[in-house]
Amino acid sequence: MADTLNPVQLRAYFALMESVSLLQYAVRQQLLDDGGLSYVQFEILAKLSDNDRPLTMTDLADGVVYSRSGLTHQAGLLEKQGLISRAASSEDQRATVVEITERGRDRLAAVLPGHIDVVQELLFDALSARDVRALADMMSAARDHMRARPPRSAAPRRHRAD
Amino acid sequence: MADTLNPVQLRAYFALMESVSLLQYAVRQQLLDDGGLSYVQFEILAKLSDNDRPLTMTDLADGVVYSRSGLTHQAGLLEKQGLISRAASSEDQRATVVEITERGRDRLAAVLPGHIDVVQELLFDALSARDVRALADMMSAARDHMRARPPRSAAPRRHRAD
DNA sequence: TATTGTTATACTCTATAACTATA
DNA sequence: TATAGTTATAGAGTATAACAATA
Repeated sequence: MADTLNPVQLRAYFALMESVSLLQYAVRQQLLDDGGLSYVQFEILAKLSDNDRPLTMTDLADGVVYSRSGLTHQAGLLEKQGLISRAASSEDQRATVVEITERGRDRLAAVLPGHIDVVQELLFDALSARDVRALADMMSAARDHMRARPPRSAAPRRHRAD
Repeated sequence: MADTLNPVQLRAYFALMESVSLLQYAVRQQLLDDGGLSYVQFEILAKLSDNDRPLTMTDLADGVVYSRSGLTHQAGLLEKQGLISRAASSEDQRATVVEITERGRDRLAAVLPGHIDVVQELLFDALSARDVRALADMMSAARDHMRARPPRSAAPRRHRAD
């Protein structure tokens, strides 16, 4: 395990972190301005809209959020706005089945064009078609790799500075 | 301006957002565990360490944070820990000159190896050397493009959903 | 008047732990 | 005993607006 990053890696890391940070900021702003949604709320609606079939909270938590209570909170906000509905599952009484409502679909539709504009203008206008394909391949590989990775809490801990 | 993203763009966008989200999460965890630092605090220390010459708050704000009060807050936390020092500038009496302390350098050194490990293991272990170079080039271009972009508040506003 | 920076404040997101209930 | 989900709560980060001081 090398104890440094080479110059190209450093450049890649910082450029990646900063550009995505700028993109996230713009996207969050757009979602909030155009639809009063947090990014997580947008992800939840998008995921529900994608699947068409209702999902459980556990299904939703996967990949969207890092704590269950966080998801409960965001789902509560969506439900209060009438954008999703929650009901007890008939199959497993412990589970909560989440469905997107008509209002939820409308909200998503209201937000999507602006969302696409932002991503297009900020990210893709700077990249060639070849770049985009390469980026998709790389980042898919990286995502799969990270997902497969055991959480770092399983790794030996360094001791706290000072 | 297209009103949709093509499938490759969609794949690239979501893979980018999710993988960087995973990376950010791991990195934040590592910085907190190993050095009690937020990512912004790490960026401030790294920037000060890089420049060696003291910077003003405005210098620091650029690229690190999106509001001045946020920077003041984070700098206050760093100063309370003795990792940076702030003093009135002699050149411009309005400006605050920020310097990294010995303790600040120590803290940064304590945190850096673990930081590099995380980035190496999570991101670069999934990518070839060619990929890394391509990523560096693409993301540098994207970052420059986004930085040059006028803030979206200058663009025509869509009206709020509902 | 514009700029630098801080303060006060409020809000959102997130996380931990305790809890209920079902399997 | 393990899993699904919620609640209560506390903490961290961020932003806005008002402000003081200097250019």
